[in-house]
Amino acid sequence: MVNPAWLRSFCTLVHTQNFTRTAEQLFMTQSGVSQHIKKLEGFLGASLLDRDANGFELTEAGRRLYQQAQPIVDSLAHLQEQVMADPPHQGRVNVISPGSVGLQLYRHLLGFQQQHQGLIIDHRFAPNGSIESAVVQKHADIGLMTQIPQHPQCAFNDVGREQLLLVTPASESVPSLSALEKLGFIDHPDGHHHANLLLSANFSDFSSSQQIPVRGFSNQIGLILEPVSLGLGFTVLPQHAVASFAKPESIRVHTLSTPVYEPLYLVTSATTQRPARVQVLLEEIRAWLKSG
Amino acid sequence: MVNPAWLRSFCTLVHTQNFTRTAEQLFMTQSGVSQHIKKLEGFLGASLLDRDANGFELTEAGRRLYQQAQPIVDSLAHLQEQVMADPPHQGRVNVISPGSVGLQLYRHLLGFQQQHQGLIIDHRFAPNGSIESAVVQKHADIGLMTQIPQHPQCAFNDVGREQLLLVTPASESVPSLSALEKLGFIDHPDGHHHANLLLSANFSDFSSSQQIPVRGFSNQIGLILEPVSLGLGFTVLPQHAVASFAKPESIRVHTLSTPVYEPLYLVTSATTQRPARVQVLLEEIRAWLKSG
DNA sequence: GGTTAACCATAACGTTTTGTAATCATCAAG
DNA sequence: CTTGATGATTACAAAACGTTATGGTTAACC
Repeated sequence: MVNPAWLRSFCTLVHTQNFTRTAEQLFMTQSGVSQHIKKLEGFLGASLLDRDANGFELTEAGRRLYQQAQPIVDSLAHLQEQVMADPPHQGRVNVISPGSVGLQLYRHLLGFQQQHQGLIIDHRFAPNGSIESAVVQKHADIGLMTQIPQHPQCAFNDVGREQLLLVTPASESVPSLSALEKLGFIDHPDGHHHANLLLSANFSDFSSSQQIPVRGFSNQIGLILEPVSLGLGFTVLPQHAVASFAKPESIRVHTLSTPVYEPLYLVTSATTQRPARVQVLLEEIRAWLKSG
Repeated sequence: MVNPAWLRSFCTLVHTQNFTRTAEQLFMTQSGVSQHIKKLEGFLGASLLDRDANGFELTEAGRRLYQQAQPIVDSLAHLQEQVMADPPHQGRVNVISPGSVGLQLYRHLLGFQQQHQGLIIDHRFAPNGSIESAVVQKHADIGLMTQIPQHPQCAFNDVGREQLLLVTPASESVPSLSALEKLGFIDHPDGHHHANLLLSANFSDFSSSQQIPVRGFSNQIGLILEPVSLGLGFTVLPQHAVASFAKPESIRVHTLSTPVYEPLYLVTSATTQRPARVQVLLEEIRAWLKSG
């Protein structure tokens, strides 16, 4: 492999056009520079300089080398600081969250990214299980979950809760369990989990969401309420997913005797020391979720 | 400066996740790899690997280093071939020519560049003097001149000739010298030179273009004939500049008893060995000019 | 529980490479 | 003809390098 010190000498020489000055600039002797160039030429098997009466000029190979070498020398020179640097508002952060909080996060993340142009935020939606494994495998820097992560490598904080809402077509007034059974369930990735939580807390005769027929499924958070609005079934969703639905007049949200909440956990990998950009975003998210 | 061999070891290690296999791949011993990583960590003043029970994973610094180092290692590995490579249809070529041939060249150059996407052609117009010095100073790889270059570092070939034409407003029939004097001259960068050549060969009573009043000047080859078409004066131009004028009906080109031609020289720097891309383009241009 | 194999770290050491000091060669200016 | 500036060359001591040999840890297997 080429010795980059040779490249540096060569590049400096191209700048100064003078061996002696190059040596001074690099805190070495003229002899050293001379040898560096010679070694470079030997290594490449081509002469780099056309020596003539007063001074020299680059050969074609020299020009090409200069073009190639200069950026290499520069990156090598800045390597150390680049590796040590930990800019708080630059670089990539991967965030993964369930659909509902995701909708809330989305506008915050976009706004934050607008404030910090160097920042690249990769934001994806996924069900709890995928989120946990994404964090453990370090595909995601920050995860949001509605269950406590089980993996020992996960660190988590309780950062709030979100109410689960029973949503039916607008025509449905005060729903009974039998009415819901007749209506049918519009399922989504966390659908059965949510339905079990909400219905068991409010209907004594409810045993399991198994007893309710499924009439549809969508993993697009924005689309789950469409079939409900068309009268095709009911569903149970966190409030943010409901709040962002475009046609609120065609659905009905029901106030139940026992409100049910889903906890929210901010999950990160316990093992890694966090880069500043992740730490900063983590605290931003915490603040957003606290303030609503 | 960092030893790039250390970087290479590190990058390979990140790939293989295994010191021994890294060593094999790099034809060295496991001990060597281990020492390379240690030296890197020492140099950067940060640990790169989180050693744990079975194997290791990268620290944040390690990840950043990998990101920085991989391209450096790659460019260093390919440096030699890159410097030695001389692709005939890739890279930049600077061409400089007088306006008239330039117009002819332009479409050829564009067509050639379309055929070879990697090729970047910088084509500029300039008067003879500037062209010669651009070639000598190597700002241009290929120059076209209508005079023999004087500088000893210029190599040149006769590549054709171009007729000089007397152009007047359409209303002018058979021009006499006195009529031209009355009409006045529309000057351009080579205007006086062209006028002297053409008029002295065809009008025995012509002494010098000084005797003809100048009515205008443009260094935009496409605009010189505008004032002529408006009846503001006459000019003398090479044929290509005339042929590309948009309103031929409003000017008149006069057939003179003694046609005058301007030679065309392809000029390059004599000292440098030419890169393939320049040589190729040189021959293309030669062919274009020969065929018309 | 002991053996084995895989893996990485460390120490010692001969070899190679490096960069300096000293010197030489060339050239232009005074 | 001298002088000063420039680059090339040589010899040598110091530094860096990568190998061999060895030690420590862990996991798998009998």
